[in-house]
Amino acid sequence: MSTDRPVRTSPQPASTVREGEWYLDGLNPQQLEAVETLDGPVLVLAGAGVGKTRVLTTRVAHLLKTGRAWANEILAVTFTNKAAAEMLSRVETLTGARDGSAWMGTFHSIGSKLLRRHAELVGLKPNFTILDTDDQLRLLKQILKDENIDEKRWPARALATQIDSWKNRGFDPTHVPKPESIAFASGKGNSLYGLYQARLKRLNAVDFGDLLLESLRLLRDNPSLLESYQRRFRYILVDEYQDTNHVQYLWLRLLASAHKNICCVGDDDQSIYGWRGADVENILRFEKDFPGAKIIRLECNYRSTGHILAAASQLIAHNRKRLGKTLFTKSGAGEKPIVTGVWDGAEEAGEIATRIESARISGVSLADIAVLVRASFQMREIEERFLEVGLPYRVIGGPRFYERAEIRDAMAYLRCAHQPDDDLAFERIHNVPKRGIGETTLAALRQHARAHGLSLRTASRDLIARNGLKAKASHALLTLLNDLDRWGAEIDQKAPDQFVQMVVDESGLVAMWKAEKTEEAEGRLENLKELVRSLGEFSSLAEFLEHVSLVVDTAGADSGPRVTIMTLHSAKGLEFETVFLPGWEEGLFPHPRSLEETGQKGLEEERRLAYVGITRARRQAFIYHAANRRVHGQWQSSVASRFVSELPRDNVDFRESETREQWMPSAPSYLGVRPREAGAAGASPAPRGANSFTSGTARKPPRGMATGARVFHLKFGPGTVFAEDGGKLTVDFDHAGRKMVMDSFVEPA
DNA sequence: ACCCTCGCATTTTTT
DNA sequence: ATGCGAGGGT
Repeated sequence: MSTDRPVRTSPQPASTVREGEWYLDGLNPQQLEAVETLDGPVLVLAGAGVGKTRVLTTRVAHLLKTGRAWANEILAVTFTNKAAAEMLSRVETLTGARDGSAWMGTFHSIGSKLLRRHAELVGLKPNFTILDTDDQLRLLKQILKDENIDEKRWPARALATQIDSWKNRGFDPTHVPKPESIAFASGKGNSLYGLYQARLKRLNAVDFGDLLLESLRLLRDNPSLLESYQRRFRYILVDEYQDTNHVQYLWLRLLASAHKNICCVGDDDQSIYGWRGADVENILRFEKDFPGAKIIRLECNYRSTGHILAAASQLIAHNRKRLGKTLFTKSGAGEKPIVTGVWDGAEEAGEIATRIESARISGVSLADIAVLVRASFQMREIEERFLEVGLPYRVIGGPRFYERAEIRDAMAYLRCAHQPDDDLAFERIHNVPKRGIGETTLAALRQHARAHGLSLRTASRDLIARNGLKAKASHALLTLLNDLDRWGAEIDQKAPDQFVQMVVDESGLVAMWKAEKTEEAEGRLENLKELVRSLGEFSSLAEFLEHVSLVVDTAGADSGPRVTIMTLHSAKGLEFETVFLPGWEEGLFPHPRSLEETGQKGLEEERRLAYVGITRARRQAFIYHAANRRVHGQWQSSVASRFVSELPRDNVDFRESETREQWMPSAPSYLGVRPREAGAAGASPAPRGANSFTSGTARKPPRGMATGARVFHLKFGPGTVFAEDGGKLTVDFDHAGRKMVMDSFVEPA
């Protein structure tokens, strides 16, 4: 357990306090107010790009430097590990001190810390396992099977979502509201939730939701404990308050209720996680929840130029439910965002690639450029084009390191070695690599374990001793058990990295992937090596396992500047010189699912997503909408998103690609969809001036670039088509010579 | 026990 | 179009 003794960071004699406050230099008046208003509830409404993190970290530094609080009297919570790490390092820079005694971390890590300290009070052992989504699902599947529930009709995934949503809102199995308790499997939802919780307890495990809900319960049910933490955390800071769910809100309110020194920083306009339990109402309600709260608006934007900011502000002004801010910038008007209507997804990708090329030529680093999409399927087309033209890019948000199968397998071995009763880990590895222990054997083990209240490991030994298994299975199982036991005994004998190296070798995992001899397997082996390497940074396996349960980041090696491709969601908090926003079409953005599920509320969240997208740009934003797009293998025609028509005409430049004008000459697309006529959720009206190519045909129109045609390429200039092969053209350029290019890269000249 | 084929869904993602 | 999961065949 970490030391929590008070450590005075830098006591300041009264006379030098002013001089000691150099770290306040350069803050604007609102930022300064947000830093210096230390007592009582404060809500800092921090719009995009207003220096939010600076305020947060300076506030912590101020508390410490003025001697208002000891480090261990401060509780600072964030949502992501990245944000927590950033806060920690910036506070360290400001205070010049490294002091681990402040509780700075994610809601989940702080929940975990509390639970481990007082595990026995909630019926856990301090070494409980934190299940991830995968384990959770496996457990739920077992329960559904046991209860004879048809998994086709009632998928485990749906139950997981339901349970999550209950946990997010603070309901334990005894408090699920009646109407909802019948929500799943003809009324079994609530009891399945109960069974699941009981299983978790028996496994000495919690899921992510429990880290919050159980730590709330811990505090609620133990008044003296609560009181001690209330007394201890004299100053509470919360980042991204608009993303909190109900349990997090209750938890914060409970801890802050004694001294009320709670400072929440957030932006209602950037609340985009409603679908995973975040409740915008928390931030909208702040003044009611914390009477006498001071609201401070940070409205001076240091990121974007004028037109970009104006476009974003006008767009978000269409939302009804907001606290309202007026962002302004002192930098110039800059470039207007450009909205371009294109013919189809391929042209869109082509336009983006071309624009990036010219931006690169004019000196913008690729690292300063991002393509932000609504849904990840949009990435493929863009990636394909980038590959074709040799544009370096990276995709953010693929499967993360610790979620890869090979890593999860290795991790499961480690968990088994560490905690012999980790049944879920045991289930994962029992037949990986294949060793002839199939479903039949496993079922027998489960049954035996259940009947005698044993873990699978113990049950296996027991059943083998009683000759309850076939000889072949018995033999294979025994080998595994002996391996696990042997490793278990060696955990603390070896350095963590050597230990892991041994386990991946001796378990046969490395051999398994070596045998595959595919490029993919190579990568997996590489990942295993990376795993071993990363173990070098930990002093014990236990420490590593806790880290992995809660931390996800693994920065890939950087090899030169690259364009970033990611979803709008993962772009929150980031900024780029130039931002591309493709796919602003009805039927894609706003996403019909969101509209179906939550109607107006969903629409407003989608609009906030659009707002987040535009405000990522420092100097240039390019928005695209395509008339035709292939979705799930089907061609769909669509009109510009209603968000396009909500952009201010004075601050945005609307254009049409030549191809688009050629094939759909009638209405200007920037009119988009009027909110009223778009009321029917999800329905994409046929394009204005629909032509024979737009209504459900699976074939793309010819683009008039047959052999001999004169064409123009943005980079290579004018040329003559020499040959054409399924969209790939061989062109003799007047100045650049013969090149292979994609047809969408050239315009008919 | 393992492999293969068919059917189905397919927004967003952190911890 | 495509990938993942379940169920049936070997």
